[in-house]
Amino acid sequence: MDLESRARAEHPDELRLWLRLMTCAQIIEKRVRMGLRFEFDSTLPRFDLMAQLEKFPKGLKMGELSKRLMVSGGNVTAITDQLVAEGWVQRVDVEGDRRAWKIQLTKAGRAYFNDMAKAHETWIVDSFADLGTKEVQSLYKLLSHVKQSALHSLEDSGAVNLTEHI
Amino acid sequence: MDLESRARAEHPDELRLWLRLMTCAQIIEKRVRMGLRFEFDSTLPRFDLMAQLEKFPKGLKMGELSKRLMVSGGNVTAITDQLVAEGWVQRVDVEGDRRAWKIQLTKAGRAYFNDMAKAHETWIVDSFADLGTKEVQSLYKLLSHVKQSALHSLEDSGAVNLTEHI
DNA sequence: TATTGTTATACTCTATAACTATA
DNA sequence: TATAGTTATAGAGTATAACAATA
Repeated sequence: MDLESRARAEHPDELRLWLRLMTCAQIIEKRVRMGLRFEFDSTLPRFDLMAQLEKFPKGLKMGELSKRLMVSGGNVTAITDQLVAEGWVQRVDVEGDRRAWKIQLTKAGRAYFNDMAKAHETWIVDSFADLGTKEVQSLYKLLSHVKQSALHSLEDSGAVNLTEHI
Repeated sequence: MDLESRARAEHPDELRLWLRLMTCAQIIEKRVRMGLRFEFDSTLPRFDLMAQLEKFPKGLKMGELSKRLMVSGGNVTAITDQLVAEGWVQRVDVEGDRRAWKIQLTKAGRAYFNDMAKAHETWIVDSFADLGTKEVQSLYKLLSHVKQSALHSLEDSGAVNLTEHI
């Protein structure tokens, strides 16, 4: 067995872990997408954008949204346009920089998001229903470690601009 | 505080856990998608389909692929068509049922997939580089529990057909 | 010149429904 | 009639590159 093959054989655990992590994420995401679609006529990217705005009542600039959501600027424009057209978010002038603006939830948008967030929480709690409190806490800690590790790796690979604000 | 609000307040841990889990999955997925795209001119759904075929050298039927990948039949047809056109997989007659066929990796497809899988493993190992062996193993066990729990929840919500073979 | 955001474009993935061929 | 798979269609999300306006 050459060096490379040996190096591979030494690391099957991480691969199994990744497949399991991804499967878990996919299953729960499937549940969330279904719920958003059929109960709220919405989608996950739209929910994620509104969730960011809910965390920042003063609003976020397009560029900030782009970094937080890890997607391109053109993409943020497209999703924001939809949400503006439906009355859930609004563009507000930024004092001192006429190129930019803040995106905020409207009053209706806050109410709409709160309804979704409540349902969303139910789906999530259901998804983890078989786990005990300690398991949930252990997982959270371990995944915090994973997040740091994975972010370093992603930055090293050249995706610097997407990771500044996570 | 009413009952509903109290019920929500009692379950913030699962929500935090889900957000962290999803973020980890997204970060690593970002890394993998970048690699597949720039180093192999491919995509994650294509990789996933080929990974299934690699696990079953005798081949899988379209319907089996659909269930395993948790996507629609039309979708599997589209991706399979691409991979057939590029010579990585082939459709083989199924004895005794002229409606169906098995999808298999071609010889070239196996070689191509092995190259991708090797690189893929490197990206994954890098993503988990900061974790110790015990952390990796603990995570794997905990996520196995999550998988079962989330699958039950997804089935209860009415997505039965997608979960038979996972 | 650099930055913020939009527009135009194209591509991938995805689901649904109607359809063909076979069981 | 039911099943396996395809086709046609539509729509969401995504990135890139060119662009306008402003800093």
